Amino acid sequence: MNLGKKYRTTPEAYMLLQNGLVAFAEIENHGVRVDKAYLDGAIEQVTTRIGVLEEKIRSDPLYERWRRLFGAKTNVGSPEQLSKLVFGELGYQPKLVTAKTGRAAATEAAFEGIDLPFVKMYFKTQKLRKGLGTYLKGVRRELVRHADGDWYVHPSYMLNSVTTFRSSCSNPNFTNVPTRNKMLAEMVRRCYLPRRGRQLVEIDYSQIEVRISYCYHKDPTLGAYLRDPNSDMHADMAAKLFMLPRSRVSKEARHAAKNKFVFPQYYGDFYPRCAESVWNAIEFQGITTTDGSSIKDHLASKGIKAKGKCDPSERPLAGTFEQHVKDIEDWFWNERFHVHGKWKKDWYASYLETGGFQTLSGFGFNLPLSRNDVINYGIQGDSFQCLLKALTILIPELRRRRMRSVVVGEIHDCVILDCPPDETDDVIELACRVMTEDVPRAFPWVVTNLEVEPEICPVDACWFEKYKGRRTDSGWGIVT
DNA sequence: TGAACGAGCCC
DNA sequence: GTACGCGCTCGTTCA
Repeated sequence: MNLGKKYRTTPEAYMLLQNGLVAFAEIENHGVRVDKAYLDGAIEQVTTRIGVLEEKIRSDPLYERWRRLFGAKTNVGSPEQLSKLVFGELGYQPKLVTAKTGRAAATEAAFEGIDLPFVKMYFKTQKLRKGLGTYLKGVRRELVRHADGDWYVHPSYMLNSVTTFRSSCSNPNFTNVPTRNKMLAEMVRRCYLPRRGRQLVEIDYSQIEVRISYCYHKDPTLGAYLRDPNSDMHADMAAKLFMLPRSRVSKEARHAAKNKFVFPQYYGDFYPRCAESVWNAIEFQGITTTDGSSIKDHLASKGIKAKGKCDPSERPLAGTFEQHVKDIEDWFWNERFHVHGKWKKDWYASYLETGGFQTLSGFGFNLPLSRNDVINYGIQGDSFQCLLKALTILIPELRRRRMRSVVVGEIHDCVILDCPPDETDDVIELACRVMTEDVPRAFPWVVTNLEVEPEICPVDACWFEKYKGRRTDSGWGIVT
């Protein structure tokens, strides 16, 4: 043990925070334009829809049992009451428990496979409540009117509240605007507009955390995936996980392998939980191969018929899916990506020895952390430092060129700009150059290629109408 | 009235 | 042996 060692933060790392704050001040000052007429209408409309759904819930036969349980305190928006009704009163088996109190959880995942119209209506309503409360009303509360007569919000960006030295954002939080659920995404993103006659442009780093993890461990197999645009790590993993030839891996199967095995494994999860969640996906979402046959049936034909107990405190039973996922996990870390696997062990061992570490971008950590934190902090923080560095180059450069385009937001690995159409091509070229060339030049520790994906909204269109950008002979166009 | 908790949205 | 990383905001519950 050598716990006397202190890992320092370099002057360069510190200066980037300071310059980053100056960039943030400018982003905050610009603000994002909001469609106030739409917002007011949406609040009214969604409020009505929630009322209608609540009325439907009250007319369901099961509502009477709910009311008998809670009497005057009955609240059709209470997760705890729903949980007590379904798992207590109706006797369904709870699948998940809450962290602190150990009660039956009331998350949507906890009700997966429970086929009651009542429950479906509840979660539909909750989704609308989320959109109304956190997002629509959250935006309206922050509205201010500019001299141009239009309405704006000015999200606050901070660099002092995240342990990994990522940024955070509040009032309103611009970094968690719905995107995955189409209904919510449209409801909320329609609020956000470019300035009149302009268009919103969003430029993302692709796979930045995977690329930055490579800068730490330099695993040659991962390096090959990153350099080869035709390779597809997640589809390859799906093939392995579902014992399929690569040609029979469907989009859904790839998605399940990526989000329920590869990413969780990257962040430090292990096989019992991965097996459970992958199995739930193939069972309840009915995931199929490219020819439409059930993956569950396919696994059965290969001799894997049962999920297994997936209890972390017990050894998996031979022949179960859990044992299969354990085998895949061993292969993943000890063969396929063995250099990355060894790095994780060595990096954590060094932390145990010295009590800290310094990230590639130069931040010193000297504090008690869990194994997963030790492995993840540097990768998460350094990925964001790439974006922050890009902002500190891009924003002064836009001003130096006397351009009217402005940066109006940032979301960990992407930048959002508000551009007059006659500047859009130049801004995209500039931002791409800064992000993929200037940043690696400024950060010698970035030892793999960085890539970006521009997305473009039509002129005067809201943030929901965002399309992949494509470089053509006449400049950047929209792929619809 | 405020804190704790659970839930749900993002990367 | 491992036990999913980092945030913000909201509504409910309860002291």
